[in-house]
Amino acid sequence: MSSSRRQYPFHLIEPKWQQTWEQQQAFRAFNPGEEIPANHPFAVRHKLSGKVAATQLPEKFYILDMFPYPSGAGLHVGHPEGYTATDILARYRRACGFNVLHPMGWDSFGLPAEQYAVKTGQHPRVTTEANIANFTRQIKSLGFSYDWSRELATTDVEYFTWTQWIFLKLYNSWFNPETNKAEPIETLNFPAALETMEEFREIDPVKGDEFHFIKPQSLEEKQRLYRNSKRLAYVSEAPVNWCPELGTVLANEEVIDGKSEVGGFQVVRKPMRQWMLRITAYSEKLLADLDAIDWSDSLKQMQRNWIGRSEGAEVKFKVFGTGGYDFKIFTTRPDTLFGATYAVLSPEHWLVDHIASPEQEKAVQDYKALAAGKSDLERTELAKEKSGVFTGAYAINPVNGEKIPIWIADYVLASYGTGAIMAVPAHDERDLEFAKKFNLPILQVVQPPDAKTDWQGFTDDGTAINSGFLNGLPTPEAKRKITAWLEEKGHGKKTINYKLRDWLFSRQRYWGEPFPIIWKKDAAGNLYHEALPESSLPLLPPSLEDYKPTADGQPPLARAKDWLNLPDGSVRETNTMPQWAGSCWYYLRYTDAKNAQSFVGKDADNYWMASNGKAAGVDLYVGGTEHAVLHLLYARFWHKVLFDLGFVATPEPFYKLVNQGLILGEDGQKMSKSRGNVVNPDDVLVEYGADAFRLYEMFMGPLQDTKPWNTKGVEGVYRFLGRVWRLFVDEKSETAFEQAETISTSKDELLDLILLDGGITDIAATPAQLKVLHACIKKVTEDLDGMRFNTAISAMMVFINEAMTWQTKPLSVMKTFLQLLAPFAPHLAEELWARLHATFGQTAPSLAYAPWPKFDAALLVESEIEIPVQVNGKFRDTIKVAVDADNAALEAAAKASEKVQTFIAGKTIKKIIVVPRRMVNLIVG
RNA sequence: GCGCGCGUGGUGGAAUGGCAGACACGCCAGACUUAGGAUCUGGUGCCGCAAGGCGUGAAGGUUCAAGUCCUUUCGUGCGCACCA
Repeated sequence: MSSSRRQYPFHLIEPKWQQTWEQQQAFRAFNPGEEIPANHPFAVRHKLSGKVAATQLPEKFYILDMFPYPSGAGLHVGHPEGYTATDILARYRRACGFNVLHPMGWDSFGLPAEQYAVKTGQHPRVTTEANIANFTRQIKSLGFSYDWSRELATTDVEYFTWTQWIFLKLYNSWFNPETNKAEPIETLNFPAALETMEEFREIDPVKGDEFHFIKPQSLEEKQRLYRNSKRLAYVSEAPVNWCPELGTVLANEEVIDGKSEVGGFQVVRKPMRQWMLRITAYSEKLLADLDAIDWSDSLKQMQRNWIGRSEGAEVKFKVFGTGGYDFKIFTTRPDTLFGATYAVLSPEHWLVDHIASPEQEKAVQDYKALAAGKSDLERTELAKEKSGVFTGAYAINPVNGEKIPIWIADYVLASYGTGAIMAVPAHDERDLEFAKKFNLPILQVVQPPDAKTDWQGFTDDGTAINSGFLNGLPTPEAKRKITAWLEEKGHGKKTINYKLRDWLFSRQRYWGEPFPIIWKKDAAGNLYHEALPESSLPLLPPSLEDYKPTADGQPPLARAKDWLNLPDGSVRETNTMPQWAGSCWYYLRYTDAKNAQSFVGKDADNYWMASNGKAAGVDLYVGGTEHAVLHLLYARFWHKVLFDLGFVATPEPFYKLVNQGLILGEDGQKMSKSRGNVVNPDDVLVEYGADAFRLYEMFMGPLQDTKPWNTKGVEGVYRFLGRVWRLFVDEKSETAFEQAETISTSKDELLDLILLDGGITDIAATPAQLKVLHACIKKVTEDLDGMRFNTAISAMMVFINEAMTWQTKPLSVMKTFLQLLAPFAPHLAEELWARLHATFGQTAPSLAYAPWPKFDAALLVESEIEIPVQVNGKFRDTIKVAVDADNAALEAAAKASEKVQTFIAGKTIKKIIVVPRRMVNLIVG
């Protein structure tokens, strides 16, 4: 390293304190009932020791980072941004007297380690452990106050045992619409009709259509099928997003513009047997409970959009002619039913094959084939032009008995609503475009409020016309009336639809949690699934030589024949769970990380998640926006199931959530290897130290904003820390220290050469000094509460700039300042704190647990203040007045100002606005 | 297209409706120095010698007073995107 002279010996200070904290287990959080050593700083601060009940513990504060995937590339500067923010707040809350839970762990299942295994044959666990070791080293070098005793990795057997256990809970539960919550599957009553039912119709959870017609042989089989159709974890054979390149299926959320989110590979639709989780049962709760939590509006909006609730009606249309078929459509505009001039089924709709007329049969089949061959991308992005074909069949509009043609078109999605629509071209843009292209009739049924507005393509609310008994009604009323009419006549009903679809939960991978599921054959030879008992957990993955999928496309687990085939002839499930599984509940495990009896103990959950009266557990959760709809929705879903089943105490997992912004490269571009603008924290640490790094990450700008990295900026805060150092230490001793450093190697003794600045004395502070200090306490405290780290740091800079001019530095003031600095630059603060106490023969209490200073408002009161004077609203001068000057005095002082005089001379004062303590404005004319 | 956010010096960014630009970077000048990529001091929105004028993407509006509130508009970022 050929760098400039160090501002201060952070290279000695930082390892020293990191070691001290580790030895003391300084940041270990204690659970209710846990033995607290009497000499632990937490015990000392709160005068506790031994086993302490929840009620005797201080109020909890649970502050959580989104745990990282330990990639081979190591930490980049984006990771520590959120971690620094949470660490500052954790330290602040600890000082404020809270019992702070601040854990860290690893989201360690995942594709890269597996891909590496496919290439090299090295077990993913080996790669994963090496990466975790590197991440741990990097994170620890930043001096974060994590409770490492609670560290976990989703790949730990002790952890994924319970991930599998939760899966069993999902599998063995159903959502009871009566009680509006998840319940054990045993509470599901079999309908009486089941016994006599000859044909079992399985409901496609995605399309809402019946797609499986099974003729069960026995009542037992009927009951099994019935239960399986209700479980929260179930098997579906719906089309899935298959990514050949990755050799696995992906959830809808993991597919972006027809490409995989990871790697950007082509994704195709393919029907496969898959495990699904019934997240749609929770659509309403997931939506409604957003109101109870403190997340940013934009994030809530993203989740709302994703859930996509829309109110409308389902209307049953009979197919004209033979067969007695009917189909349901969903519409949000039932009031326009009179304007429906045709109907459209999605090409995949089950009815299509049954109703196509002989003349149209070929065209229909060709179109279906065409649509099936298109990727999602082609169906949407390239759909500038609508396409479709007439089926040759007609439907009867229930409202007026009109015969309308039934078309199929891929602008109608199979996966939304009922996969079928009524087309009202007059008042729907898509229908209009389609109708124009295929010359279908367009009938106005809504009159726009403004007569000048063209009714064609008018989609807003208006007044119903050409609509029989609805005529003259405003849209909302027309909706109500037609819905009531439909219900009365049995033609339809009010319906709420959600865009949210069930969660595709299986992956064809090796490096994930195996499903605790086996497949059996019944007497008739039908394959059925069965859960393993809880007592058999954990189910470990087999060891493999080769991690590729099998030649016939089976997941890698199918290679392990010994593992796969059980003595009784049953076969194990070969899919594994997606990476999201582990991250769905890790925040719960942190509260009771070592519990071998349960995924989390009741006492621990009650204390850490529910004891401060808030509706939801984690007090602050910080992470990137990339998880806005994936992890955060899935975790909320699991949490709600666990809540319904009585395993956790709160309905929501994360009370307050903040997204940190992206850190861009110095060139203002997103950091990436290919651009060569990646900043490695290790390099920054060598040059400037952890404290400067932490400080800079926070000083760059508001946490939530996207902002570019700037090495010069690091130097700025580094210089600030240097000034703090020089404010405290004696310059001569530092010179001696530097000379000694060139010849000596013993680090601790070296630091002892540093002496305090002679100006620091144990004397009373002057009022001016107190004012500077307390202004700083106030600003830093308020900014920490508001998570405005950048302005808090600037307040400390102001303090230092001021204090640099002091001849004498009162000990008390200097100590208090160090307390303010401690959350931001803990190593430097601890070192100076210790030195300060030692020099004055005092024992230093742990800075991490020293009570946070309170500012005294009385000290900030000025006797005289400067206030601005305006003439005609323009600033002209400031006047110095007594703080309690009344309006008359302010007015007089304002008029007396020389500068003001020049602007009012020869003019009449028409009006004077005086805001006491704020300003004076003279209106002249 | 729809929804949300953001537009302030050369740069990152500050500003309960009340002195725009805190703090920092950069730059300029000076001091101390053999030296400075250390440190310290001063300066630094723009125009102007100055007095003063002009300034928060643009245009209107509300107000004694607007970066801040309202309307329109442009730009930009993010999310969603044939969701009936």
